Amino acid sequence: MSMIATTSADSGSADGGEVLSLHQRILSDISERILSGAWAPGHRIPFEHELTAEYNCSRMTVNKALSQLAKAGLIERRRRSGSFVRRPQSQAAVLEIHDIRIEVEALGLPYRYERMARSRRRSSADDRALLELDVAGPVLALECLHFAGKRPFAHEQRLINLAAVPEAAEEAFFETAPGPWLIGRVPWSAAEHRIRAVAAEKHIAAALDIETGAPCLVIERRTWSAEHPVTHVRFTYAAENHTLVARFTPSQG
Amino acid sequence: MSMIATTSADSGSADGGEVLSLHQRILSDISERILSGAWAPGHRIPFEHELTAEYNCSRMTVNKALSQLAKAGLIERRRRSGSFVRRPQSQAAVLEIHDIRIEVEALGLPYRYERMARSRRRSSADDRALLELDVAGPVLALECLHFAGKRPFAHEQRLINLAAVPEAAEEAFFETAPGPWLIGRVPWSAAEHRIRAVAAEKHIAAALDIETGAPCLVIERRTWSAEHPVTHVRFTYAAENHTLVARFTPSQG
DNA sequence: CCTTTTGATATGTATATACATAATCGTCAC
DNA sequence: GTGACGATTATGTATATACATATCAAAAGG
Repeated sequence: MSMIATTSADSGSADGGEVLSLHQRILSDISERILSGAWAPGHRIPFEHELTAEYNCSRMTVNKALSQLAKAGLIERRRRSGSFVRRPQSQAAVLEIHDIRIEVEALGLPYRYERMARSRRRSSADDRALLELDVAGPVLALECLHFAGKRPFAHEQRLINLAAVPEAAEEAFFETAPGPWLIGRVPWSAAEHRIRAVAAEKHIAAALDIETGAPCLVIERRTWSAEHPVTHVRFTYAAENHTLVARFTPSQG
Repeated sequence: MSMIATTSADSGSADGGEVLSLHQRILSDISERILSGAWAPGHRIPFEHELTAEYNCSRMTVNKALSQLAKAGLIERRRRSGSFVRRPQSQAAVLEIHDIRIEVEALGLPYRYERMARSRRRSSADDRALLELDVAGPVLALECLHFAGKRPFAHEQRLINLAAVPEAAEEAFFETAPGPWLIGRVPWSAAEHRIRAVAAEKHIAAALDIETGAPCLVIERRTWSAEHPVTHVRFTYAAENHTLVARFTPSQG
């Protein structure tokens, strides 16, 4: 039990570049092996005391990592027997990134787009929160309406990170909606959707021609390109207009 | 010091019935206060050393609870400043929406299930439309509530096609929610989700303890097994409780 | 007045230790 | 054989302690 401490001489440097704490490193080492299939479902992963020896750390540290893996559902822990890789029982859910024009036309209605407001500004704290941007920089804020026939169909509030897409500063977005414009220019590597129900606030209710407080479906999307935040957009649909449909088939694992 | 008593008098007995460890209890106490609105977004929750005193335990125990709350996204921790309530955004990845228990427990709250109504009947035209069933036959209709802590979290209305799952007729569904029960019995080959916003109708608003007309997120799912309709379920979530999150990134630990 | 330094503070991580609890194994008596 | 029972084992939870680190505020210096 010399203990020297540190142990951590290097902490997973070469790989991700991130600085990981020890229990995080143990956690990611193990989940890597599980997700890669090296440790198949049913496989017994090393006991806590074995990992303690392997990483030269205390059992508490190993325990923290394994507890989190168990909570995440990757492993199952059984007293006296050990910890076992669980069969992944999640279905891959794929929600398509949708273009509103296509949605509207699928309904058989004529599509029309209208740009309401556009402003270029230095990012506020709110802007940075929405974009998950950590440094200040210029952004482009847009507000648009999408029509199905004569009726407003969706309201769009968008932020574009001009550091990532400088060309956007030259574009008025009178003719082309920002969504299709961006798709044609910026390859996105990751996106996150948030879907929720809200009561329409006054400004948006007026734009959508519905009553203030009426239920609306809000879809927010954040898009990244190679680790850089590109855009954040919030679509608000009047409730009666919109249903998201997603079809899943089980993939099992 | 001393302090015993207060909060700790009962350990969540009457409520969830579960026996909670101390850090779980701290965690659920706090998240309850956040979700109930007692501690609004931005509010600074007590420092670790204050909670240490309140619960008469070590800082590690408090730290474990707060770390989990931070990971679940309910609070934000800032060194030197303290821990602050974040805007509630309970996240359920789309891949997990089928099991409400897991969602609730991910928030650190005790889960409870309650069956409200159950009736067996010959399928009405409405029933057949919901199930996409073309011939008449017996169905089981269920109405249930799912609780997170003491508050209702989701309302469930379900139809089960008894022609596809005859064993369901024997089950009271007092203990087991129909979702988990079906998953264990019927292999499903396809599912379709519909997600939309609605205004809460009187009956459901009363069950969820919200105001009639308040915006709610509704998720409907239809499930097939080998071409046969199995079940249709409609979950209604109070808006402030629920955000669906779908993320597309290379998965990591 | 503005910048820099210093100190206080709250969280972040890790250790060694202790005891509790659940499950399994081996032994011994019947 | 087999049933009872204690020993063993791995995990579950909690404690006291230690040091690292980020950050803010006040003191010190130009």
